[in-house]
Amino acid sequence: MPELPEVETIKNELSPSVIGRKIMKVDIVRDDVISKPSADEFREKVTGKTITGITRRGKYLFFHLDKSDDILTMHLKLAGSLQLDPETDKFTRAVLHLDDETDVHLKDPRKFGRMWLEKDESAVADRLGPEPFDKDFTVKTLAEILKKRSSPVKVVILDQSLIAGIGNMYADEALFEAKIHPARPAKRLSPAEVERLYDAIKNVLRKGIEKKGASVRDYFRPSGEKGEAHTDFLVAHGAGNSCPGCAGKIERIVVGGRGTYICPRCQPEP
DNA sequence: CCCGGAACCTGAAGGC
DNA sequence: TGCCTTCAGGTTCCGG
Repeated sequence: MPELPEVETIKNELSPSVIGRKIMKVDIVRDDVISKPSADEFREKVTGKTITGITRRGKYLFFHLDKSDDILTMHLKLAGSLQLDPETDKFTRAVLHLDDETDVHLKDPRKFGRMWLEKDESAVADRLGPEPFDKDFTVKTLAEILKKRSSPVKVVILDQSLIAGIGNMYADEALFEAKIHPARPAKRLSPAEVERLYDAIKNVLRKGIEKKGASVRDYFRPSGEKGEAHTDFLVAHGAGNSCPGCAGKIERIVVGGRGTYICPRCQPEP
């Protein structure tokens, strides 16, 4: 499931193979993988363009094109991956054929992933909260975000318009590390808890990037390999496991409609 | 404004 | 063996 560490890994590992390469041909297996403009217009505007760089904001990827007004933008949603020269299979939704014979496949078992054209990165980025690793994301920033909200703290940190990049797995890991129950109203966290959460968010995301992302299910790196970050997960998807911090058992609950993993002893209810 | 829930999809895994 | 249910999960939209 691509969250910030997975999308960052894809950007880092795809860049050396695609930067400076020209897109010779675009195969679109299903038209609805292109959100805008039409599949035909997309093909026309992208074909023949050279990729000058890839950037990431939150969980979005931007492929910058030479001599173009358009930025090829992607969101992999729940299960999408970008793979270099894989076998074509029933999950291949689109292929970018590059001028050195490299093929970049968008694979996506669940068909949620999309690519489209934007004139400007800010059309997407302006709707997102700060990047967790930007200088302007401080403990104070997080405290300001949390203190206005009575929603469960987990719902708040998953809100991309407030903080960009955190998804379900890393939210659970961060809240466990900070020893905060995910259903706690955000505004009721103490200053010490806010600080623990701040450190935990950066820590779990940093470790996720170091381990090249978490392959709990559908995530693959551009090489087709899995990431290793999930092997360090302490609670996410670990119902029934023993808590690493106490004798308790990890439980699955639902918070904000999302499957949520906690240690009920280390993360006591409000 | 806030919140909950549905919709979008389908494969894997577990229960019976 | 096979059918049925549950779970996974990011974003957007709709209704209360």
